[in-house]
Amino acid sequence: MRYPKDHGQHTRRRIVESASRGLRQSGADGLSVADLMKLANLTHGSFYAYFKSRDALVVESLALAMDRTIVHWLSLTQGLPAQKGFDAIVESYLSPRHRDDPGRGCALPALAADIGRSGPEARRTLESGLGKMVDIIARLIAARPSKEARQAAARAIATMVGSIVLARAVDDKRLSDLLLEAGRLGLRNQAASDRARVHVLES
Amino acid sequence: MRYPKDHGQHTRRRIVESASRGLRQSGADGLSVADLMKLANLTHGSFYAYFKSRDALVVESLALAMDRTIVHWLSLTQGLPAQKGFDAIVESYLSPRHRDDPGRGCALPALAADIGRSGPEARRTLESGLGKMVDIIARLIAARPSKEARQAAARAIATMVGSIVLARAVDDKRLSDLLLEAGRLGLRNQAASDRARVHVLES
DNA sequence: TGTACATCAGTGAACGCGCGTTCACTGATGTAC
DNA sequence: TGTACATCAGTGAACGCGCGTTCACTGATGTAC
Repeated sequence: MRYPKDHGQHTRRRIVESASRGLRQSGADGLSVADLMKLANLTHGSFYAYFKSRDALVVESLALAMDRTIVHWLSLTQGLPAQKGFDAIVESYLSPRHRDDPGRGCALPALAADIGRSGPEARRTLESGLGKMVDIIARLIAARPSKEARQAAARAIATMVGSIVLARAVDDKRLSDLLLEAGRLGLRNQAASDRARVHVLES
Repeated sequence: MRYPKDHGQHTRRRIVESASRGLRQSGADGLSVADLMKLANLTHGSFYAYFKSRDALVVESLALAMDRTIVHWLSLTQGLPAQKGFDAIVESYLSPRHRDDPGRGCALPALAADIGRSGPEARRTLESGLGKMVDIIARLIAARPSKEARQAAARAIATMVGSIVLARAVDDKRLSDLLLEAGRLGLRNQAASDRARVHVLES
């Protein structure tokens, strides 16, 4: 055999990895098939040996990015008490670093608006990832699952996503930083009062 | 004169109006020049009699949409006490109606992610509109302008934008409705506590 | 050990198509006399 | 009142280009003997 038997899987993976970064940076329609293959140091010709269509790669890139964020969140909170875990996620999400590096960041601020206009596969992928993210945050807000905890979690995620989307769309550094700071501050206060409220509901 | 002297201005306006709706529905790159002119019952040929480039129309469409939202917010809050005015904006923004009709809705959930990757004109337009929106909400949170009030306002807008973006990207009606509900609930609580905090700071 | 052949990941030319943009033209309507 | 002409908003063919996708081919590497 000229190539190790998993060579194809490795190459495929490399393409998805680089495409996932590229698409988060440039948007779901922002790079051509040739651009995407060039990111993996390949030419466009062999693309269809790996993927059914450009759309299929977009969906896989989205799935990979969402998984990465979930893994990141789990590792950030590992071993921390719930409140500190929540704060760690918020601090990391609403950092200038995350705002300024969409390619390595969460797929939601980068791609959710595009996905809102695209096919059912991409929507299902986003939905399933978002569901897991809500679960992770909900567990940091309340010991037992409840609609209230899920709501508080959904709101926290919406605030983080909206803050990053807007902070990236604005040139004025003051306004951009204000958006990040506002989210961080608000979520700390919110989490405290949510935890209190949910605790009352649980007892 | 074969045409009233303001005929050109009217036609131009009609194009911007329909383009603004179309682009909010389909994204900043989602419609061709031919598509955009067809929305105004014209053919693509005369496009460049009205606009310097496709980009220029995108910027004007964005500006129109942001102005409309600002006017809408002002009319919603007119004559109401601050708290009720704030609630009125939140209820209208986080309604299923707004989620399900992007073309008539706020430009931020529809276009902010695209604008984050586009030219300085579009970014400046969004920035200026967003600044006004922050001012309007800040004034409903605190009688006197302050950084705290602006932060609370920025956070409320980020939460609303993020909730709509995510609610539109998801097929599961339960999760989508949860996102809207979560935002509404959270913003009511947040506004109350922000008002209290700011009030203390002011006195 | 050396040579002919098989494999197959990756290449790059080519396809039909829709894009943004340009431009010579049309045809409905008003003006000149 | 009637006819020739001027105006100009809007038309549609055409441009060069980049897109997603297809496919015949290449060439490095392993196998057969």
